[in-house]
Amino acid sequence: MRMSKSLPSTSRSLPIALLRARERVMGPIRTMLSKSDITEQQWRVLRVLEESGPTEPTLIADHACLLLPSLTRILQKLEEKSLIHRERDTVDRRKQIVRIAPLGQELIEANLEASVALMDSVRERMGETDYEALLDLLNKLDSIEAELP
Amino acid sequence: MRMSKSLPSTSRSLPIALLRARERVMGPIRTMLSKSDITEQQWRVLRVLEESGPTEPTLIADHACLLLPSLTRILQKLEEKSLIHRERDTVDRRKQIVRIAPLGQELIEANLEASVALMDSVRERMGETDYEALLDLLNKLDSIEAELP
DNA sequence: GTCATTTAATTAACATGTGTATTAAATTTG
DNA sequence: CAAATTTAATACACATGTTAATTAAATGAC
Repeated sequence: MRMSKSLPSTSRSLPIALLRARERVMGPIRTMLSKSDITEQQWRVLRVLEESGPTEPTLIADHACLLLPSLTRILQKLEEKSLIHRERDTVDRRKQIVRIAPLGQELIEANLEASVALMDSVRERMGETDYEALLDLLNKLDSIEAELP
Repeated sequence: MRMSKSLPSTSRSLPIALLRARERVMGPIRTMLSKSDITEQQWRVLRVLEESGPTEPTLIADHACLLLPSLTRILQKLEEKSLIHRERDTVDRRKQIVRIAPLGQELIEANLEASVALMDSVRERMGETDYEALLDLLNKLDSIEAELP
């Protein structure tokens, strides 16, 4: 007897559940950042630079979970806005060294507290235990091997 | 004494963890779908229509987790490709009725088995228990109240 | 050292994400 | 019923996602 392959209910579809969760978390943060005329992705790049110091684009892309073509455009925007500086790496001239600029630093300082508060509120509403469990499970999911040839 | 607000390690950042998880799950499915010359989002729309039958755009957007402006363009593409049909609702003429077309049906049948297999493989590698726990936590996260004014 | 290969970054092309404005049709108010 | 409001869908503008192609510089294999 052949089981019918029915579509799982939306709440049981992992891709959809991931999308909804992401929107729930990032929606309020996006709203806050838009008042500083900056996008969620630009914010992620600035925060990576703030934490890691001068960094090459490939590593930024890795930490901020962005593809290089997207990052290229984002760095151009951030440079136009004077939120970052860039120079060529003198050792390997294919690479760059990206640094956060004073304006970028200010922008982070202006938004960090509220951004942390928003994330804390998510953690509180979910409960510390569930929040940590969710992070563990997401990391476990990320660590499974790929399959396709 | 003031605690310094350090950036959580990437694996402990919920937004980044959600992005990585999504890519892990959808990457292989995107690769598979690209052979049928269809995107992940177009696939989601077709699957909603396949399951729910003729549906109005607002409901499709809700089920497929898409914003209406995106859905508008996606429906235009799908109609160009003859994967769906559209007509106006005769009762409420603001609405439409979207139906899956024979070509769309074929496309789903050609990809459903492999798509389900990919999701099953994720479930297997994570373990049934963790997989279900993850879905529960994502749904719990989605159900917390919004906060901003 | 020269040539093929690899790597870092960019460009290009097309699709989607996202906020705002617009249009047409339905609903509500007074 | 006429005006104001709400709703469904689209249009618009700009930013990012995604894949493939390109360019310049570094590495590797002879």
